[in-house]
Amino acid sequence: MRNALKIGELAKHTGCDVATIRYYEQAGLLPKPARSDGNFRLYGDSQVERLALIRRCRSLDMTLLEIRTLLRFCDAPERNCGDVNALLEEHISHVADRIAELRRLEKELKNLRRLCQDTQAAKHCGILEGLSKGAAGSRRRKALVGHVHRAHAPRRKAKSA
Amino acid sequence: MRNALKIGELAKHTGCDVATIRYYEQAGLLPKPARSDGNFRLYGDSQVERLALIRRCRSLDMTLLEIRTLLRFCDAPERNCGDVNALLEEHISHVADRIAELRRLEKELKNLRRLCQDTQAAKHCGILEGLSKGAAGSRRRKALVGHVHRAHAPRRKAKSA
DNA sequence: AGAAACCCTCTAGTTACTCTAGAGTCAAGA
DNA sequence: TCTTGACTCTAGAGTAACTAGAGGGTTTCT
Ligand SMILES: [Zn+2]
Ligand SMILES: [Zn+2]
Ligand SMILES: [Zn+2]
Ligand SMILES: [Zn+2]
Repeated sequence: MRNALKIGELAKHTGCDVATIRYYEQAGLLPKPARSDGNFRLYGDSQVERLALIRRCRSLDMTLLEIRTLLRFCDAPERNCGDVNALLEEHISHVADRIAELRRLEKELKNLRRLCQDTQAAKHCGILEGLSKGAAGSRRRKALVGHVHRAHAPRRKAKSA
Repeated sequence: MRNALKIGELAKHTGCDVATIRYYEQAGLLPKPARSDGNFRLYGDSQVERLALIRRCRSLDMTLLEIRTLLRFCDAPERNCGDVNALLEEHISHVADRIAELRRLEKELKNLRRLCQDTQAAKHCGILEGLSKGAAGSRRRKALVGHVHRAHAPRRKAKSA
């Protein structure tokens, strides 16, 4: 294998964390790579490309499941790509749905915000009051919606220096 | 305690799952309720209201941490509500940021979609091609963004009937 | 009395990672 | 040569906000 990279080098090339690369491997998105004498992972160009594609899909907020499906097409270049197109369309509607929902929320939140202009005793705060007497029932919807916040607060410890 | 509800009744009143109520209790959002002789949880009106407020905040996509902060103001009605207003504003910007990000994604995804009009062999699919040669670097941003999909696929088993 | 419907605690699983611990490997500097 | 430091390895736990299940006890209906 010409041009073999260690995991840290692959990480630098793709902007992907080392631990994430190992995670993708065990999640079956990246095949098990070759190993050096000292048991270090060694990656070739095709893996670099594959990881780049994965990261690009992630940056488009696709799930690993969606990405796995796409990768199966990369691995079977003769297959008809109809499902690729469909998957993309579905994902676009995931995003569109979420935007619509968030716009609704945003409006509701801004209305709520208007209920308290000055700071005052909490018991008179219009916001807390507005939250208590919740207006819209807002039925549980089974749509594919996620949340607004970062998924898993990666509170990174400050390194020495 | 007049008007004591069992957990299932509280669930029905608030539209909140029983397991979720227990989860909120152990997460410290709901105080430990009274218990019946048979060790069943018993809730009064104030808990009903409190849970309703929690659910309303959740429907606005606040985190439990944000909600916990709000609840501390409900519990200390004399405190000045300035932080409530601030928290709400911050959360509004969480939502607004996410909307902006998703709109960007939507545009990118629609551009991608245009790259394949017909179905064909995967190796010629413009979408897969477009994904391979990822254009924008899209640096890892530490903003408070979540994902588009449901957080934890609750694939519910079909109940009999 | 027996069964259905409810409730209890505890545990594990979900997503897509991130962080840690405890160890091994490798290149360069003293 | 020895040592230091940067890098790598595995395995396991932790994150958010629940959901689902096992293996029991309780209440209620018939
Ligand atoms: Zn999607
Ligand atoms: Zn206020
Ligand atoms: Zn927020
Ligand atoms: Zn195509």
